[in-house]
Amino acid sequence: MAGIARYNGKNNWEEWREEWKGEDRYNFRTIEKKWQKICEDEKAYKVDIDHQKEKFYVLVEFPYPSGAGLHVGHPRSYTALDVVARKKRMQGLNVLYPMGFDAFGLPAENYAIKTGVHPAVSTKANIENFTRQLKSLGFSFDWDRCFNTCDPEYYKWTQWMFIQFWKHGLAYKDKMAINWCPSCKVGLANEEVVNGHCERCGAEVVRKNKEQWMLAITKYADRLIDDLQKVDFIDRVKSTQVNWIGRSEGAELEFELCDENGQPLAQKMVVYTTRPDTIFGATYCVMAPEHELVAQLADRFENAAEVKQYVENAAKKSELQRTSDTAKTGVELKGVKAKNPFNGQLLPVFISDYVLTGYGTGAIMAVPAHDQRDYDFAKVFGLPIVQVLDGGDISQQAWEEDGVHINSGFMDGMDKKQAMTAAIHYAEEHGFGRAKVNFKLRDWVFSRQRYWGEPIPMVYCPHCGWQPVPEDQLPLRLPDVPDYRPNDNGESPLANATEWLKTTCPKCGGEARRETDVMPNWAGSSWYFLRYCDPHNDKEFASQEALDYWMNVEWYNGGMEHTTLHLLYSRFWHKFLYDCGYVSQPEPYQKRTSHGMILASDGEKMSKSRGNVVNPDDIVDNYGADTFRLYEMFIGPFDQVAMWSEESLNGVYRFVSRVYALFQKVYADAVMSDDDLRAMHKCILDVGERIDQMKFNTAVSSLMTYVNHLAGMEKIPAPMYETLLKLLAPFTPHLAEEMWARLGHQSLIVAETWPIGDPALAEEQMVTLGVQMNGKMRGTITVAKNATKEETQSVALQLDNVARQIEGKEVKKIIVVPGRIVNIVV
RNA sequence: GCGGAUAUGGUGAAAUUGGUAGACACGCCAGACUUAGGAUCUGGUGCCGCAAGGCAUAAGAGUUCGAGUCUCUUUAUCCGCACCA
Repeated sequence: MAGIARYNGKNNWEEWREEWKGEDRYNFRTIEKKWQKICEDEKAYKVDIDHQKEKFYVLVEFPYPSGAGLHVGHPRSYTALDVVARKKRMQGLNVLYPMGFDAFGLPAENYAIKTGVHPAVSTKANIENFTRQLKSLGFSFDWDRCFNTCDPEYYKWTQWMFIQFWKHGLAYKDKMAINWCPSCKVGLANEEVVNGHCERCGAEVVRKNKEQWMLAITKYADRLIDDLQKVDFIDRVKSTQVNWIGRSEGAELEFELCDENGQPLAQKMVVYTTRPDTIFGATYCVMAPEHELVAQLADRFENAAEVKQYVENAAKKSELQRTSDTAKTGVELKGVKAKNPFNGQLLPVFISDYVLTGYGTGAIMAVPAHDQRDYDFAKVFGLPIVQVLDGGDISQQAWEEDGVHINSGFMDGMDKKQAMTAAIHYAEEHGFGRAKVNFKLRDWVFSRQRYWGEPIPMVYCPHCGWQPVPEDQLPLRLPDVPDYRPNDNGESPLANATEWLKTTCPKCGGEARRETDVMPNWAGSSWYFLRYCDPHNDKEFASQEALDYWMNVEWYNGGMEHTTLHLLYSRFWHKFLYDCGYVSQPEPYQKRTSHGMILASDGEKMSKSRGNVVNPDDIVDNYGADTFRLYEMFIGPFDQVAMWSEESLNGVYRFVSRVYALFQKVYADAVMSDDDLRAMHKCILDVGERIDQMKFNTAVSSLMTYVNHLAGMEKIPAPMYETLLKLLAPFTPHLAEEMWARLGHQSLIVAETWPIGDPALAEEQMVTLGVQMNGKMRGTITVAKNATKEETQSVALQLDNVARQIEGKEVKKIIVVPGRIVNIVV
């Protein structure tokens, strides 16, 4: 604490007040810089494993260090959890609150293509800028744990983990139709396609067949849903995850394919349905145009040319065209019929692009009476519509609700649930079907034909196939290349690094070639929270001791935009590490919350093109970090969108200045009335409770109420002001430290203990309660807190207003709720 | 279409979970003061009305002694997902 002592030589606040008398202006610029330096010199926020203390791991999403610098949205999340971290620290917990940088990504690479500046160079500069900005806001991060994902010492472990995936059969290479962005020249995960457009550049996404590395996230689909029960995520986040995974229960049923006369062919067609109970209403079947049977049976089609044409057209269509065009098209496969296994009926078979190749089996049985899409298709093609569930008006639209089964053989009279069970049972018994669960979630496309990412540590040997780079050779460093542009045949810029490409097979030693694709952005952020536990370890991604001590994350906050992608990927990744025994719990985050976006004052998203961007540097410079932080907490409910307002910001500045000015009225010998004591304890209780409940905006308003109380006093007793500073310390750390020092304290307020409020002392002795007649407010009375019902009632009846209105009426009933209300019913 | 929200003064919002609607701020109005600062301080400010009083939580119904809060219906806005059989 040498630094503090040097700064503060005095021991009592009377002396201090004398000394600071001349300074009535709140000079946040010097004050904030001074305390940032002291806290850094003192390593006030450094944490280590301490088994004597209970740990608390607070996490915020680390930023992508863009060239634009920090956005005012970042501090909303960072300040909120900084408040939580600081409070927990003052409550005696060992708090880990780290920060790092998610440094691989497209913008740096695109910038490199434009300017020729190596991504490593621009990224480094951006990280420096971000670090400066974050430090200027006074967050209590343990900066010793800072790292970034493009550092080989970090991505070494990302690569190592990829190899573990591969060893466990969860990473595989597959040729498949992927979403291809013709502008970025890169394959995209489903998650990166927004309305058929590239999430980054907005270009229309097309389908392209490419060999891609895949991670088998679908193997974890069930657990990713089920384990949500174990964690405390806000409902919004949980339901988004469940929705995205899209679990549905149904059945796979086999249909024999026949010729026109019912003579069976060699092939069978398997369909997936969630409504096996409606099978007696199936009047035709549909396969996706890409279905393998379509090619296999091509010779049999009487209208082969027409079929071929349709298949080719479908292949040409972009994902967007295919999904936005809801008008039903299709072609019947003439010469082929499907036999309904339940009743032997021969059904026509169509191909249509409303059936998707990647979901279920790529083939369906169509029940137009009870599925609106089938209904629409049947209307276009004039196909029969057979109702098998009672209800609705089938002449108008499909009936998709529950009902009593009719025309359904052995299922007649059953409701949906009974019939589902019966149908599946029947199919299993006769060996042509089984219950089946399907997911919307697809495996994770893990290759990017790009430069600025982690090289995938795999080697292709003509004799031995794909082999991982030996683990002792990691990190596999990203080589320099002359040209960052991906080429048109869809190969990564790494394909240009001819020397780097050539290698030997780790297995047979023969000539081999490296994988040229890199990993997607999401890779590095899928496990970064583990690295914070032990960031400088060069033997393991983190030591067992560190992981056992620090994991799980108690509270993770981030943007709503990351609840589908990042959250799902990192949960999956963590579960895999759990299965391998590296981490001891199946879920990484105990609690997940999301903050609302901050919009510009015009209600629009902040963007360069609109010119409505607020730069955090300007706010820090003009109002100070404390005002900035406090304003972001006061701006509105934490989980909802908020609009930036310079006027409100100024109001918070006034509050901060008032706290500073109150110092002039602090006296050691001032007396505290019951009323003062009550105000203090009420504030302690409110602020603590509201921080825990993420109601930061109302926590600030109770601080304001307390300050208004202090401002009304002639002399402020020192303990009352000290309490204010402690409660304020998580929000406005610089101001709190400054005033704390001016009161004569030799140590930092960060290290102080959080005050404890006494509910008994916070309670009012007299309560004011409303008096209603027939539920309408007629006045208020003030009675002692512990007044009996009878006392309260008699006081209420004496009210002028009440007495007047009661006259001539019969009082039927008087309801007295002590401490709340009196209601007189006449 | 499906899923999730949200709706309260001129504005951002509170409301101890069914008990005095509008805390705390912004803005505005009036006044005071000054070394003119990003000032500060005092008072006022939901709407109608001189007042007594009446009306007010998107709209409508219901439950209740009592509803911003619970139930049903409707509307609007925002965010996801979207031909997932």
